[in-house]
Amino acid sequence: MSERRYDPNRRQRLIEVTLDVIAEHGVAATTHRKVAQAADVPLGSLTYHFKGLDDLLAAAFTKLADETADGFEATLAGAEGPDAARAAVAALITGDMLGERRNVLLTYELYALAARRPDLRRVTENRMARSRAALARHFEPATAEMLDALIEGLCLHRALAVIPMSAETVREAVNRIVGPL
Amino acid sequence: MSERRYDPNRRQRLIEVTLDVIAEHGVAATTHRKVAQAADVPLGSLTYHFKGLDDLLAAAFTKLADETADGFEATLAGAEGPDAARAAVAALITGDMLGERRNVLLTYELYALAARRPDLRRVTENRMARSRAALARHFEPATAEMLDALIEGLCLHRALAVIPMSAETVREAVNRIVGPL
DNA sequence: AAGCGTTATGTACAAACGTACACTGCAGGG
DNA sequence: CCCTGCAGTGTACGTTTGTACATAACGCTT
Repeated sequence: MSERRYDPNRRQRLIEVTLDVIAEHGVAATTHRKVAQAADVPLGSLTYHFKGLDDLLAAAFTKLADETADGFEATLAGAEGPDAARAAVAALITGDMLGERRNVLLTYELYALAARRPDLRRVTENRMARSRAALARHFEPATAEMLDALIEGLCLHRALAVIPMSAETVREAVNRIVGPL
Repeated sequence: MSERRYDPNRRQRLIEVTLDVIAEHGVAATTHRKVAQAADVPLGSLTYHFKGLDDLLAAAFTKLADETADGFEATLAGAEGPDAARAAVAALITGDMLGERRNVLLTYELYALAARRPDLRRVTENRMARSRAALARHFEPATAEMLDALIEGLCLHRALAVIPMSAETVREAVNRIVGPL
């Protein structure tokens, strides 16, 4: 046998690499072999660490959802007062967690897959509940609901548009939803 | 040979069936054979009418984008005056063209695919340009931009949320973006 | 009716896939 | 030092995939 790697928490690394592969090729073209090659591990390593391809995808998307929800909560938790809360929401959209093109694309892949898989459906529902709750600490329930949707729409448009919406317009949109100070 | 069908514009019907298959199984699991079975045509019929699977998907998503853009324009074109324009925007979101769960899911599949395919990228860009232009006939440019993103976000949330946002809240969100009458 | 180009079909094939499984190297206790 | 159990690997197999292609039926002109 060729060489044997000492590679603790390889499982965790495989999950991260899987997200990279999905971001580059899409769920449709994500295979055991592509992930194995990208992570530089033998093919058998994947079936050893994960029950199957579905299991691998579920682990990857769960990590994505958890991390983006963490970033969402952290940004909003750091804001004190209504003024800072508005700035935090705008920062979420233009920032490099939710707003990052890679993460936006991955999120669509997740939504598309979650539509047909109950386990992933729960992942998206949990993520939505967390973002909603984080917003509700600063805004009224109805406003939080609208903001949640606005954030999603703005992230999508900034990731897809040829000329992304300016940060200034993003701030203005948030202000209009939240209302006058 | 068994039986031969008289089936004019089969090509068109195949495109429609393809959208159904994508909606049910996702792009990742859409194959020549599934579409052929769903449309009740022989396998060879697909390679006859379309250059390949990519071509078929492109045709299907182009049809989706065109139809939703048509609906978008038609609804907004029928509105006269700012008041009607607001109602039209709300109707788009809660209506059965953009707002329909099936179409929302298909649109995510499209976005996910378009991220990696220039031809489909142009399809989404064209659709966005049309919706933006339709909004710009009733609202200021910056407001149209915000509304466009809001519509997208609200459609997504209504399709994915366990308890979809009420039509009342949708109207309120639109009003806040557009501003006081 | 006979020929002919277009439309349409069934089949065959190579490539790529997920996954099972026999196997190998390593660590730790006896 | 040997043995045993587990972590990790390579390969092989059956299935499904996209697509090419030889063939067949049809419509139309002659």
